[in-house]
Amino acid sequence: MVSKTKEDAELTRNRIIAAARAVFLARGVSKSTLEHIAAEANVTRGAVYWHFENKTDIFHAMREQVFLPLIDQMDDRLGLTIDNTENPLTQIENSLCHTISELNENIEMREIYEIMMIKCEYVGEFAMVLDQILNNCSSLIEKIEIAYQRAQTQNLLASMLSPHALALDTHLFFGGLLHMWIKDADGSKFRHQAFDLIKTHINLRRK
Amino acid sequence: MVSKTKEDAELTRNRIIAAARAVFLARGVSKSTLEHIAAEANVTRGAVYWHFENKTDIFHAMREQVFLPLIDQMDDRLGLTIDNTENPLTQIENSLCHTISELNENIEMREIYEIMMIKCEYVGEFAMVLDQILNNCSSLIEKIEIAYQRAQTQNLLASMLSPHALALDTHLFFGGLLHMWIKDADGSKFRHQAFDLIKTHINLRRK
DNA sequence: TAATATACATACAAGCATGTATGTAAGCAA
DNA sequence: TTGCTTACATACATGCTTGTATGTATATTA
Repeated sequence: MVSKTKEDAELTRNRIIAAARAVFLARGVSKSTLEHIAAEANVTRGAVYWHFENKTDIFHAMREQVFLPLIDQMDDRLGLTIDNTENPLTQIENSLCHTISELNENIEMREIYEIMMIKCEYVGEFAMVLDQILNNCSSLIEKIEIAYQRAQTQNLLASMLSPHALALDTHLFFGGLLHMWIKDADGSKFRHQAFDLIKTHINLRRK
Repeated sequence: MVSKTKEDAELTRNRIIAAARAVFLARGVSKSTLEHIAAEANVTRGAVYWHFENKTDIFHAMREQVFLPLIDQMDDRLGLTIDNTENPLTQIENSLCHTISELNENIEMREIYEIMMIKCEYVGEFAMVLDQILNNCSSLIEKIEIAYQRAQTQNLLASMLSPHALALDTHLFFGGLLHMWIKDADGSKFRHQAFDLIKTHINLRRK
């Protein structure tokens, strides 16, 4: 049965990534074995080693599947790509809410977030992932700041605080929310009111 | 040289915990071996197994050393224990700032935070630690809420938002800040301005 | 259609990590 | 001082994991 065309191989590769996601989620990245992943994908370690160098390689592939598209989406929702007339504060609010919606609906994305937040040890090779995350944060903060800048220009802000300070506060709030959202697995503490929390956060800024 | 009195044994136990902290930090909890820990503590695995059941047991012991005292401190700083006349918003601000100071000065606490945030996979036996963390969050939110309640009573708040909503927002902000503080190892992005971020966050609430 | 590359499966060797079992010297209580 | 317990060290058996080497059937290309 070892007869695979290129498309079949691509499918196998994706199956391995999906399997890795399930295994990482269940056992944590460190305690996940290539044998576990192979079994979950109904292949042998031979197939895994054909497509990937090692576990780290699979991890990065899994991560890129979701995080690369995510960056661009954020631009659009913050109204940075097209001229727009909408309330910038509402745009920030919608952007944050949309990300939460994504987590609700996109199982793949939710699981990868969970893996990266509480099923992964950022040590050795994985340490550089933290740097990437920090960089993504910086660019996200800048984007939020631009939106707050527009809000300030339109005289929509309740306080005298700088757009930069507001953007940092919003970013930290949202980072905290994401962490709690993930950790609150049964949804009783944070998930059920995530949208309200975001609204409150933004309302605090509205004039 | 195997002659240890009870006090010596207690010292050995603490040395093992301290060694575990160093090893966890360097290699991550999962990839840390009892042999690594024993070597770091200048004992053998025999000593480790005498004092602890397994790695998980060491982890919990390490965690309790820092987190149990932490809870009580928070009460005091939020002014919940004694009658006081100070501005509640300032008390919240000071409480958060004090925690950051602790992270700056208390290496042990900082390292344990780092281990728990980015060097540990919350899976299997460790999953229940997440529940404990969530519970600690709930009680912390309640304490902050009481402080905001006092602020509202004293007509110090800039917005009409409920003390509960404000407390949640503050809690999420601070959770995000702690995460970023830890991840920002070189301090260039968040650590250097942590106090300012807290001040900004509270100023947003001051009338 | 012959040669080569692809896409795996299987087999093997080596190193760890764990838990436990056993050894042992010193402390401690009667 | 005798006997038991403490506080470890040492040794052993077992079970993973990993990486690589090898086998093999099919696809692809010249």
